[in-house]
Amino acid sequence: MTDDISQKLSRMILEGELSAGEQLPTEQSLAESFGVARTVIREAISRLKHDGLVDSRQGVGAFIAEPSARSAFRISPACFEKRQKLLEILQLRTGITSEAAGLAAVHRTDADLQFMDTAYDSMERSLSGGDAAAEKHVLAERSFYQRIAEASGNQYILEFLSMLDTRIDMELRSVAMKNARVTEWSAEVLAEHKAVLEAIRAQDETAASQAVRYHYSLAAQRLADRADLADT
Amino acid sequence: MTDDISQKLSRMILEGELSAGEQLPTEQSLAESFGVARTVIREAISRLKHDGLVDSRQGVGAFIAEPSARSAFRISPACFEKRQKLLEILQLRTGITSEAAGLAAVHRTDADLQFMDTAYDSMERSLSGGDAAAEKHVLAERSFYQRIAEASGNQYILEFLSMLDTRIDMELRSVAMKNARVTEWSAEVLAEHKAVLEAIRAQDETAASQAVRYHYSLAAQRLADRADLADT
DNA sequence: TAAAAACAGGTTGTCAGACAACAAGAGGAC
DNA sequence: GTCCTCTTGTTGTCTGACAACCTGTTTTTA
Repeated sequence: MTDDISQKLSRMILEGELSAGEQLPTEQSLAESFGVARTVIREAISRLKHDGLVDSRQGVGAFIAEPSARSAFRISPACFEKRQKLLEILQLRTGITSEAAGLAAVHRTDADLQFMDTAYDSMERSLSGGDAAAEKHVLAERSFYQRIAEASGNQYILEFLSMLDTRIDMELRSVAMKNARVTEWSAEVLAEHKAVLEAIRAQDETAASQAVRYHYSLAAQRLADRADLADT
Repeated sequence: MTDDISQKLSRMILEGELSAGEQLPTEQSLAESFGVARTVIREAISRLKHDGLVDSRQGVGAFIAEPSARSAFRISPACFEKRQKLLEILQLRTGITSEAAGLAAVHRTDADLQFMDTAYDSMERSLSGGDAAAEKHVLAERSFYQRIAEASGNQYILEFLSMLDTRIDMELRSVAMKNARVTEWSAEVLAEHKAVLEAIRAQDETAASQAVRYHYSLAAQRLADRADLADT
Protein backbone atom coordinates (compact mmCIF):
# COMPACT_ATOMS: atom_id res chain seq x y z
CA MET A 1 0.00 0.00 0.00
CA THR A 2 2.85 2.32 0.79
CA ASP A 3 4.26 1.52 -2.66
CA ASP A 4 1.13 2.86 -4.30
CA ILE A 5 1.08 6.04 -2.29
CA SER A 6 4.73 6.88 -2.73
CA GLN A 7 4.37 6.21 -6.44
CA LYS A 8 1.30 8.42 -6.69
CA LEU A 9 2.94 11.24 -4.78
CA SER A 10 6.18 11.07 -6.74
CA ARG A 11 4.25 11.04 -10.00
CA MET A 12 2.40 14.15 -8.87
CA ILE A 13 5.69 15.86 -8.20
CA LEU A 14 7.47 14.69 -11.33
CA GLU A 15 4.56 15.52 -13.59
CA GLY A 16 4.62 18.99 -12.17
CA GLU A 17 1.19 19.02 -10.56
CA LEU A 18 2.89 20.31 -7.45
CA SER A 19 5.53 22.94 -8.03
CA ALA A 20 8.71 23.50 -6.09
CA GLY A 21 8.41 25.20 -2.72
CA GLU A 22 4.77 24.30 -2.41
CA GLN A 23 3.67 22.72 0.83
CA LEU A 24 2.35 19.19 0.97
CA PRO A 25 -0.87 18.50 2.82
CA THR A 26 -0.27 17.48 6.41
CA GLU A 27 0.37 13.85 7.14
CA GLN A 28 -2.94 13.59 8.92
CA SER A 29 -4.96 14.98 6.04
CA LEU A 30 -3.06 12.80 3.57
CA ALA A 31 -3.82 9.81 5.75
CA GLU A 32 -7.50 10.68 5.71
CA SER A 33 -7.67 11.36 1.99
CA PHE A 34 -5.87 8.12 1.14
CA GLY A 35 -7.79 6.20 3.77
CA VAL A 36 -4.75 4.81 5.53
CA ALA A 37 -2.96 5.36 8.80
CA ARG A 38 -0.36 8.04 9.29
CA THR A 39 2.44 5.48 9.51
CA VAL A 40 1.87 4.46 5.91
CA ILE A 41 1.95 8.08 4.78
CA ARG A 42 5.12 8.61 6.75
CA GLU A 43 6.85 5.69 5.05
CA ALA A 44 5.87 7.03 1.65
CA ILE A 45 7.06 10.55 2.40
CA SER A 46 10.23 9.12 3.90
CA ARG A 47 11.00 7.60 0.52
CA LEU A 48 10.37 10.88 -1.26
CA LYS A 49 12.66 12.64 1.16
CA HIS A 50 15.36 10.07 0.51
CA ASP A 51 15.12 10.76 -3.21
CA GLY A 52 15.31 14.50 -2.63
CA LEU A 53 11.81 15.10 -3.93
CA VAL A 54 10.48 16.71 -0.77
CA ASP A 55 12.04 18.38 2.22
CA SER A 56 10.35 18.36 5.60
CA ARG A 57 10.92 20.59 8.58
CA GLN A 58 9.76 19.52 12.00
CA GLY A 59 7.00 21.69 13.31
CA VAL A 60 6.32 23.29 9.94
CA GLY A 61 5.51 20.81 7.23
CA ALA A 62 6.80 19.10 4.10
CA PHE A 63 7.63 21.02 0.96
CA ILE A 64 8.33 20.10 -2.65
CA ALA A 65 12.06 20.35 -3.19
CA GLU A 66 13.81 22.05 -6.09
CA PRO A 67 14.30 19.77 -9.10
CA SER A 68 18.04 20.36 -8.70
CA ALA A 69 17.98 18.70 -5.29
CA ARG A 70 17.34 15.18 -6.58
CA SER A 71 19.69 12.70 -5.03
CA ALA A 72 18.70 9.56 -6.90
CA PHE A 73 18.09 8.61 -10.49
CA ARG A 74 15.31 6.24 -11.39
CA ILE A 75 13.21 5.50 -14.41
CA SER A 76 9.50 5.20 -13.89
CA PRO A 77 7.87 2.08 -15.29
CA ALA A 78 5.44 4.09 -17.39
CA CYS A 79 8.23 5.36 -19.60
CA PHE A 80 8.81 2.07 -21.32
CA GLU A 81 5.64 2.12 -23.32
CA LYS A 82 6.27 5.25 -25.31
CA ARG A 83 8.60 4.97 -28.24
CA GLN A 84 10.11 8.40 -27.71
CA LYS A 85 10.98 7.63 -24.10
CA LEU A 86 12.44 4.32 -25.15
CA LEU A 87 14.69 6.05 -27.65
CA GLU A 88 15.85 8.48 -25.00
CA ILE A 89 16.72 5.65 -22.66
CA LEU A 90 18.62 4.07 -25.51
CA GLN A 91 20.57 7.29 -26.00
CA LEU A 92 21.46 7.39 -22.32
CA ARG A 93 22.66 3.83 -22.58
CA THR A 94 24.66 4.67 -25.67
CA GLY A 95 26.67 7.30 -23.88
CA ILE A 96 27.55 5.12 -20.93
CA THR A 97 28.19 1.98 -22.92
CA SER A 98 30.47 3.64 -25.42
CA GLU A 99 32.43 5.12 -22.55
CA ALA A 100 32.56 1.70 -20.93
CA ALA A 101 33.83 0.08 -24.11
CA GLY A 102 36.54 2.69 -24.52
CA LEU A 103 37.70 2.18 -20.96
CA ALA A 104 37.47 -1.59 -21.34
CA ALA A 105 39.72 -1.41 -24.39
CA VAL A 106 42.33 0.26 -22.24
CA HIS A 107 41.97 -1.65 -19.01
CA ARG A 108 40.88 -5.10 -20.10
CA THR A 109 42.78 -8.12 -18.84
CA ASP A 110 43.04 -11.39 -20.71
CA ALA A 111 40.56 -12.85 -18.27
CA ASP A 112 38.07 -10.10 -19.12
CA LEU A 113 38.51 -10.86 -22.80
CA GLN A 114 37.92 -14.52 -22.20
CA PHE A 115 34.61 -13.77 -20.49
CA MET A 116 33.57 -11.56 -23.38
CA ASP A 117 34.50 -14.27 -25.87
CA THR A 118 32.38 -16.74 -23.97
CA ALA A 119 29.40 -14.40 -23.97
CA TYR A 120 29.88 -13.65 -27.64
CA ASP A 121 30.06 -17.33 -28.51
CA SER A 122 26.84 -17.85 -26.62
CA MET A 123 25.21 -15.12 -28.70
CA GLU A 124 26.48 -16.70 -31.86
CA ARG A 125 25.29 -20.17 -30.92
CA SER A 126 21.79 -18.94 -30.13
CA LEU A 127 21.43 -17.24 -33.47
CA SER A 128 19.11 -19.91 -34.79
CA GLY A 129 16.39 -21.80 -33.01
CA GLY A 130 13.05 -21.22 -31.39
CA ASP A 131 11.92 -18.96 -28.60
CA ALA A 132 14.30 -20.61 -26.19
CA ALA A 133 17.22 -19.56 -28.36
CA ALA A 134 15.89 -16.01 -28.57
CA GLU A 135 15.66 -15.82 -24.81
CA LYS A 136 19.16 -17.20 -24.54
CA HIS A 137 20.37 -14.62 -27.02
CA VAL A 138 18.96 -11.78 -24.98
CA LEU A 139 20.67 -13.06 -21.85
CA ALA A 140 23.97 -13.54 -23.66
CA GLU A 141 23.83 -10.04 -25.09
CA ARG A 142 23.20 -8.59 -21.67
CA SER A 143 26.04 -10.64 -20.26
CA PHE A 144 28.34 -9.49 -23.06
CA TYR A 145 27.87 -5.82 -22.30
CA GLN A 146 27.99 -6.44 -18.58
CA ARG A 147 31.41 -8.01 -19.04
CA ILE A 148 32.49 -4.89 -20.88
CA ALA A 149 31.22 -2.73 -18.05
CA GLU A 150 33.16 -4.85 -15.57
CA ALA A 151 36.30 -4.63 -17.67
CA SER A 152 36.02 -0.85 -17.67
CA GLY A 153 37.08 -0.95 -14.05
CA ASN A 154 34.51 1.69 -13.22
CA GLN A 155 32.15 0.72 -10.45
CA TYR A 156 29.58 3.40 -11.20
CA ILE A 157 29.35 2.52 -14.87
CA LEU A 158 28.84 -1.10 -13.92
CA GLU A 159 26.15 -0.26 -11.40
CA PHE A 160 24.38 2.15 -13.69
CA LEU A 161 24.27 -0.16 -16.69
CA SER A 162 23.22 -3.04 -14.49
CA MET A 163 20.38 -0.98 -13.09
CA LEU A 164 19.33 0.16 -16.55
CA ASP A 165 19.34 -3.37 -17.98
CA THR A 166 17.40 -4.67 -15.01
CA ARG A 167 14.73 -2.03 -15.41
CA ILE A 168 14.49 -2.71 -19.12
CA ASP A 169 14.23 -6.44 -18.58
CA MET A 170 11.60 -5.99 -15.88
CA GLU A 171 9.39 -3.68 -17.86
CA LEU A 172 9.82 -4.86 -21.41
CA ARG A 173 8.45 -8.33 -21.05
CA SER A 174 5.38 -7.34 -23.01
CA VAL A 175 4.66 -8.99 -26.29
CA ALA A 176 5.48 -5.88 -28.25
CA MET A 177 8.90 -5.88 -26.73
CA LYS A 178 9.57 -9.53 -27.32
CA ASN A 179 8.98 -8.75 -30.95
CA ALA A 180 11.17 -5.69 -30.83
CA ARG A 181 13.96 -7.83 -29.55
CA VAL A 182 13.68 -10.26 -32.38
CA THR A 183 14.81 -7.49 -34.69
CA GLU A 184 18.04 -7.46 -32.69
CA TRP A 185 18.45 -11.16 -33.28
CA SER A 186 20.20 -11.53 -36.59
CA ALA A 187 23.61 -12.14 -38.11
CA GLU A 188 23.86 -8.50 -39.13
CA VAL A 189 23.43 -7.30 -35.58
CA LEU A 190 25.85 -9.91 -34.34
CA ALA A 191 28.48 -8.40 -36.62
CA GLU A 192 27.99 -5.09 -34.82
CA HIS A 193 28.76 -6.76 -31.50
CA LYS A 194 31.73 -8.49 -33.08
CA ALA A 195 33.20 -5.12 -34.05
CA VAL A 196 33.00 -4.05 -30.42
CA LEU A 197 34.67 -7.22 -29.24
CA GLU A 198 37.51 -7.00 -31.73
CA ALA A 199 38.20 -3.35 -30.94
CA ILE A 200 38.48 -4.21 -27.27
CA ARG A 201 40.70 -7.16 -28.11
CA ALA A 202 42.96 -4.84 -30.11
CA GLN A 203 42.90 -2.39 -27.20
CA ASP A 204 41.75 0.34 -29.58
CA GLU A 205 39.88 2.80 -27.36
CA THR A 206 38.45 4.96 -30.12
CA ALA A 207 37.36 2.04 -32.26
CA ALA A 208 35.63 0.33 -29.33
CA SER A 209 33.76 3.48 -28.40
CA GLN A 210 32.79 4.08 -32.01
CA ALA A 211 31.67 0.49 -32.55
CA VAL A 212 29.25 0.75 -29.62
CA ARG A 213 27.97 4.04 -30.88
CA TYR A 214 27.45 2.53 -34.32
CA HIS A 215 25.57 -0.44 -32.95
CA TYR A 216 23.23 1.69 -30.89
CA SER A 217 22.57 4.14 -33.69
CA LEU A 218 21.44 1.26 -35.87
CA ALA A 219 19.45 -0.21 -32.99
CA ALA A 220 17.71 3.11 -32.55
CA GLN A 221 16.95 3.12 -36.26
CA ARG A 222 15.49 -0.36 -36.06
CA LEU A 223 13.40 0.65 -33.07
CA ALA A 224 12.16 3.79 -34.80
CA ASP A 225 11.16 1.78 -37.86
CA ARG A 226 8.95 -0.51 -35.88
CA ALA A 227 5.25 0.14 -36.16
CA ASP A 228 3.96 -1.82 -33.18
CA LEU A 229 4.79 0.68 -30.48
CA ALA A 230 2.66 3.55 -29.32
CA ASP A 231 3.82 7.01 -30.19
CA THR A 232 1.98 8.97 -27.54
CA MET B 1 17.55 9.49 12.91
CA THR B 2 15.97 7.37 10.18
CA ASP B 3 18.49 8.91 7.77
CA ASP B 4 21.36 7.53 9.81
CA ILE B 5 19.90 4.06 10.06
CA SER B 6 18.98 3.74 6.40
CA GLN B 7 22.44 4.97 5.49
CA LYS B 8 24.11 2.49 7.82
CA LEU B 9 22.04 -0.39 6.55
CA SER B 10 22.56 0.47 2.89
CA ARG B 11 26.28 0.81 3.47
CA MET B 12 26.31 -2.62 5.06
CA ILE B 13 24.62 -4.04 2.00
CA LEU B 14 26.66 -2.16 -0.58
CA GLU B 15 29.96 -2.91 1.13
CA GLY B 16 29.01 -6.56 0.98
CA GLU B 17 28.87 -7.24 4.71
CA LEU B 18 25.52 -8.83 4.08
CA SER B 19 25.33 -11.05 1.02
CA ALA B 20 22.37 -11.54 -1.28
CA GLY B 21 19.61 -13.80 -0.07
CA GLU B 22 20.63 -13.39 3.53
CA GLN B 23 17.89 -12.50 5.99
CA LEU B 24 17.90 -9.23 7.84
CA PRO B 25 17.36 -9.25 11.59
CA THR B 26 13.72 -8.79 12.52
CA GLU B 27 12.41 -5.27 12.81
CA GLN B 28 12.01 -5.69 16.54
CA SER B 29 15.59 -6.80 17.10
CA LEU B 30 16.88 -4.03 14.84
CA ALA B 31 14.83 -1.55 16.84
CA GLU B 32 16.37 -2.83 20.04
CA SER B 33 19.92 -2.89 18.73
CA PHE B 34 19.64 0.62 17.34
CA GLY B 35 17.75 1.83 20.39
CA VAL B 36 14.82 3.27 18.47
CA ALA B 37 11.19 2.40 17.91
CA ARG B 38 10.04 0.00 15.25
CA THR B 39 8.50 2.78 13.17
CA VAL B 40 11.93 4.30 12.58
CA ILE B 41 13.33 0.96 11.48
CA ARG B 42 10.36 0.46 9.20
CA GLU B 43 10.90 3.81 7.50
CA ALA B 44 14.55 2.97 6.93
CA ILE B 45 13.80 -0.46 5.52
CA SER B 46 11.05 1.04 3.41
CA ARG B 47 13.67 3.20 1.72
CA LEU B 48 15.91 0.22 1.10
CA LYS B 49 12.99 -1.65 -0.40
CA HIS B 50 12.26 1.28 -2.69
CA ASP B 51 15.83 1.20 -3.94
CA GLY B 52 15.65 -2.53 -4.54
CA LEU B 53 18.26 -3.30 -1.91
CA VAL B 54 16.07 -5.56 0.17
CA ASP B 55 12.91 -7.52 -0.43
CA SER B 56 10.46 -8.29 2.34
CA ARG B 57 7.75 -10.89 2.53
CA GLN B 58 4.94 -10.56 5.01
CA GLY B 59 5.07 -13.22 7.66
CA VAL B 60 8.58 -14.30 6.75
CA GLY B 61 11.10 -11.50 6.94
CA ALA B 62 13.28 -9.15 4.91
CA PHE B 63 16.06 -10.40 2.69
CA ILE B 64 18.99 -8.82 0.90
CA ALA B 65 18.08 -8.55 -2.75
CA GLU B 66 20.24 -9.52 -5.70
CA PRO B 67 22.54 -6.74 -6.87
CA SER B 68 20.78 -6.96 -10.23
CA ALA B 69 17.51 -5.88 -8.64
CA ARG B 70 18.55 -2.31 -7.96
CA SER B 71 15.95 0.14 -9.12
CA ALA B 72 17.69 3.43 -8.36
CA PHE B 73 21.12 4.88 -8.91
CA ARG B 74 22.71 7.05 -6.27
CA ILE B 75 26.19 8.04 -5.29
CA SER B 76 27.08 7.81 -1.65
CA PRO B 77 28.61 10.93 -0.13
CA ALA B 78 31.68 9.05 1.06
CA CYS B 79 32.81 8.49 -2.52
CA PHE B 80 33.81 12.06 -3.12
CA GLU B 81 36.86 11.98 -0.91
CA LYS B 82 38.79 9.31 -2.72
CA ARG B 83 40.60 10.35 -5.84
CA GLN B 84 39.93 7.06 -7.62
CA LYS B 85 36.19 7.32 -7.02
CA LEU B 86 36.23 10.90 -8.18
CA LEU B 87 37.88 9.87 -11.42
CA GLU B 88 35.27 7.18 -11.95
CA ILE B 89 32.48 9.67 -11.44
CA LEU B 90 34.21 11.91 -13.95
CA GLN B 91 34.28 9.05 -16.46
CA LEU B 92 30.59 8.45 -15.98
CA ARG B 93 29.96 12.10 -16.58
CA THR B 94 32.16 12.04 -19.65
CA GLY B 95 30.06 9.38 -21.31
CA ILE B 96 26.77 11.12 -20.71
CA THR B 97 27.99 14.61 -21.48
CA SER B 98 29.64 13.65 -24.74
CA GLU B 99 26.42 11.95 -25.77
CA ALA B 100 24.50 15.04 -24.75
CA ALA B 101 26.78 17.30 -26.78
CA GLY B 102 26.43 15.12 -29.84
CA LEU B 103 22.66 15.17 -29.57
CA ALA B 104 22.68 18.89 -28.88
CA ALA B 105 24.66 19.47 -32.06
CA VAL B 106 21.88 17.77 -33.98
CA HIS B 107 18.82 19.08 -32.20
CA ARG B 108 19.86 22.50 -31.00
CA THR B 109 17.65 25.46 -31.79
CA ASP B 110 18.88 29.01 -32.14
CA ALA B 111 17.42 29.76 -28.75
CA ASP B 112 19.44 26.94 -27.23
CA LEU B 113 22.56 28.34 -28.81
CA GLN B 114 21.83 31.76 -27.45
CA PHE B 115 21.58 30.35 -23.92
CA MET B 116 24.87 28.56 -24.36
CA ASP B 117 26.51 31.73 -25.64
CA THR B 118 25.29 33.60 -22.59
CA ALA B 119 26.67 30.96 -20.27
CA TYR B 120 29.95 30.89 -22.12
CA ASP B 121 30.28 34.67 -21.99
CA SER B 122 29.69 34.49 -18.27
CA MET B 123 32.50 31.98 -17.96
CA GLU B 124 34.77 34.20 -19.99
CA ARG B 125 33.97 37.30 -17.97
CA SER B 126 34.68 35.56 -14.67
CA LEU B 127 38.08 34.41 -15.81
CA SER B 128 39.86 36.98 -13.71
CA GLY B 129 39.03 38.24 -10.26
CA GLY B 130 38.86 37.02 -6.70
CA ASP B 131 36.96 34.21 -5.03
CA ALA B 132 33.65 35.68 -6.11
CA ALA B 133 34.68 35.36 -9.74
CA ALA B 134 35.78 31.77 -9.17
CA GLU B 135 32.41 30.94 -7.65
CA LYS B 136 30.69 32.64 -10.56
CA HIS B 137 32.82 30.67 -12.98
CA VAL B 138 31.79 27.38 -11.42
CA LEU B 139 28.12 28.31 -11.69
CA ALA B 140 28.50 29.46 -15.27
CA GLU B 141 30.26 26.24 -16.23
CA ARG B 142 27.52 24.19 -14.69
CA SER B 143 24.94 26.29 -16.48
CA PHE B 144 26.77 25.89 -19.77
CA TYR B 145 26.66 22.10 -19.67
CA GLN B 146 23.12 22.12 -18.37
CA ARG B 147 22.09 24.10 -21.43
CA ILE B 148 23.74 21.49 -23.57
CA ALA B 149 21.85 18.75 -21.75
CA GLU B 150 18.61 20.65 -22.31
CA ALA B 151 19.39 21.13 -25.99
CA SER B 152 19.92 17.40 -26.37
CA GLY B 153 16.18 17.00 -26.05
CA ASN B 154 16.68 14.00 -23.81
CA GLN B 155 14.90 14.22 -20.49
CA TYR B 156 16.85 11.43 -18.86
CA ILE B 157 20.22 12.87 -19.80
CA LEU B 158 19.14 16.19 -18.37
CA GLU B 159 17.91 14.66 -15.14
CA PHE B 160 20.95 12.49 -14.74
CA LEU B 161 23.49 15.23 -15.31
CA SER B 162 21.54 17.56 -13.09
CA MET B 163 21.55 14.99 -10.32
CA LEU B 164 25.25 14.34 -10.78
CA ASP B 165 26.15 18.02 -10.71
CA THR B 166 24.01 18.58 -7.65
CA ARG B 167 25.68 15.77 -5.79
CA ILE B 168 29.10 17.02 -6.76
CA ASP B 169 28.28 20.57 -5.70
CA MET B 170 26.84 19.37 -2.42
CA GLU B 171 29.76 17.20 -1.46
CA LEU B 172 32.71 19.00 -2.91
CA ARG B 173 32.52 22.19 -0.94
CA SER B 174 35.57 21.21 1.04
CA VAL B 175 38.70 23.30 0.81
CA ALA B 176 40.55 20.65 -1.11
CA MET B 177 37.89 20.76 -3.74
CA LYS B 178 37.75 24.49 -4.01
CA ASN B 179 41.41 24.29 -4.85
CA ALA B 180 40.84 21.52 -7.31
CA ARG B 181 38.35 23.67 -9.09
CA VAL B 182 40.78 26.52 -9.45
CA THR B 183 42.78 24.31 -11.77
CA GLU B 184 39.73 24.31 -14.02
CA TRP B 185 39.69 28.09 -14.00
CA SER B 186 42.05 29.19 -16.72
CA ALA B 187 42.10 30.43 -20.28
CA GLU B 188 43.37 27.05 -21.49
CA VAL B 189 40.38 25.24 -20.03
CA LEU B 190 38.05 27.87 -21.39
CA ALA B 191 39.33 27.07 -24.85
CA GLU B 192 38.23 23.47 -24.32
CA HIS B 193 34.71 24.66 -23.59
CA LYS B 194 34.86 26.95 -26.60
CA ALA B 195 35.58 23.98 -28.84
CA VAL B 196 32.44 22.30 -27.55
CA LEU B 197 30.37 25.40 -28.15
CA GLU B 198 31.62 25.92 -31.69
CA ALA B 199 31.06 22.30 -32.64
CA ILE B 200 27.47 22.55 -31.45
CA ARG B 201 27.08 25.82 -33.31
CA ALA B 202 28.33 24.15 -36.48
CA GLN B 203 25.96 21.24 -35.79
CA ASP B 204 28.87 18.84 -36.03
CA GLU B 205 27.81 15.86 -33.95
CA THR B 206 31.13 14.03 -33.97
CA ALA B 207 33.17 17.13 -33.23
CA ALA B 208 30.95 18.11 -30.32
CA SER B 209 31.14 14.68 -28.79
CA GLN B 210 34.89 14.58 -29.28
CA ALA B 211 35.39 18.05 -27.84
CA VAL B 212 33.64 17.04 -24.63
CA ARG B 213 35.65 13.86 -24.44
CA TYR B 214 38.84 15.87 -24.95
CA HIS B 215 37.95 18.34 -22.22
CA TYR B 216 37.16 15.64 -19.70
CA SER B 217 40.26 13.63 -20.50
CA LEU B 218 42.38 16.70 -19.74
CA ALA B 219 40.31 17.44 -16.64
CA ALA B 220 40.93 13.89 -15.44
CA GLN B 221 44.62 14.42 -16.07
CA ARG B 222 44.58 17.63 -14.07
CA LEU B 223 42.74 15.91 -11.26
CA ALA B 224 45.14 12.99 -11.26
CA ASP B 225 48.12 15.33 -11.09
CA ARG B 226 46.88 16.99 -7.97
CA ALA B 227 48.59 15.98 -4.75
CA ASP B 228 46.12 17.27 -2.18
CA LEU B 229 43.59 14.49 -2.41
CA ALA B 230 43.62 11.24 -0.50
CA ASP B 231 44.38 8.12 -2.47
CA THR B 232 42.84 5.56 -0.20
C1' DT C 1 4.79 52.95 22.95
C1' DA C 2 7.87 49.31 21.85
C1' DA C 3 10.32 45.43 22.90
C1' DA C 4 10.46 41.11 25.25
C1' DA C 5 8.35 37.18 27.17
C1' DA C 6 4.84 33.84 27.73
C1' DC C 7 1.10 31.36 25.50
C1' DA C 8 -1.60 28.62 22.12
C1' DG C 9 -2.11 25.98 18.12
C1' DG C 10 -0.48 23.12 14.62
C1' DT C 11 3.00 19.89 12.45
C1' DT C 12 6.61 16.63 12.26
C1' DG C 13 9.34 13.05 14.83
C1' DT C 14 9.23 9.29 17.96
C1' DC C 15 7.35 5.94 21.00
C1' DA C 16 4.40 2.07 22.77
C1' DG C 17 1.00 -1.25 22.17
C1' DA C 18 -2.27 -3.79 19.69
C1' DC C 19 -4.21 -6.55 16.03
C1' DA C 20 -4.64 -8.44 11.17
C1' DA C 21 -2.41 -11.05 7.41
C1' DC C 22 0.55 -14.36 6.32
C1' DA C 23 4.07 -18.15 6.32
C1' DA C 24 6.40 -22.08 8.18
C1' DG C 25 6.93 -25.77 11.17
C1' DA C 26 5.12 -28.98 15.06
C1' DG C 27 2.18 -32.12 16.56
C1' DG C 28 -1.84 -34.95 16.53
C1' DA C 29 -5.94 -37.42 14.05
C1' DC C 30 -7.09 -40.60 10.70
C1' DG D 1 2.12 -41.97 5.69
C1' DT D 2 -0.99 -38.11 4.84
C1' DC D 3 -3.77 -34.53 6.05
C1' DC D 4 -5.29 -31.24 9.29
C1' DT D 5 -5.01 -28.04 12.95
C1' DC D 6 -2.46 -25.41 16.05
C1' DT D 7 1.20 -22.66 17.49
C1' DT D 8 4.67 -19.42 16.79
C1' DG D 9 7.00 -15.73 14.62
C1' DT D 10 7.23 -11.86 11.28
C1' DT D 11 5.65 -8.18 8.51
C1' DG D 12 1.85 -4.77 7.58
C1' DT D 13 -1.38 -1.63 9.48
C1' DC D 14 -3.87 0.92 12.92
C1' DT D 15 -4.41 3.79 17.07
C1' DG D 16 -3.23 6.89 20.53
C1' DA D 17 -0.03 9.45 22.84
C1' DC D 18 3.75 12.59 23.72
C1' DA D 19 8.14 15.20 22.67
C1' DA D 20 10.37 18.64 19.72
C1' DC D 21 9.77 22.37 17.05
C1' DC D 22 7.94 26.43 14.54
C1' DT D 23 4.73 30.34 14.00
C1' DG D 24 1.69 33.78 15.20
C1' DT D 25 -0.79 35.95 19.09
C1' DT D 26 -1.28 37.74 23.40
C1' DT D 27 0.40 39.42 27.56
C1' DT D 28 3.84 41.46 30.30
C1' DT D 29 7.46 44.65 31.08
C1' DA D 30 10.80 48.38 30.44
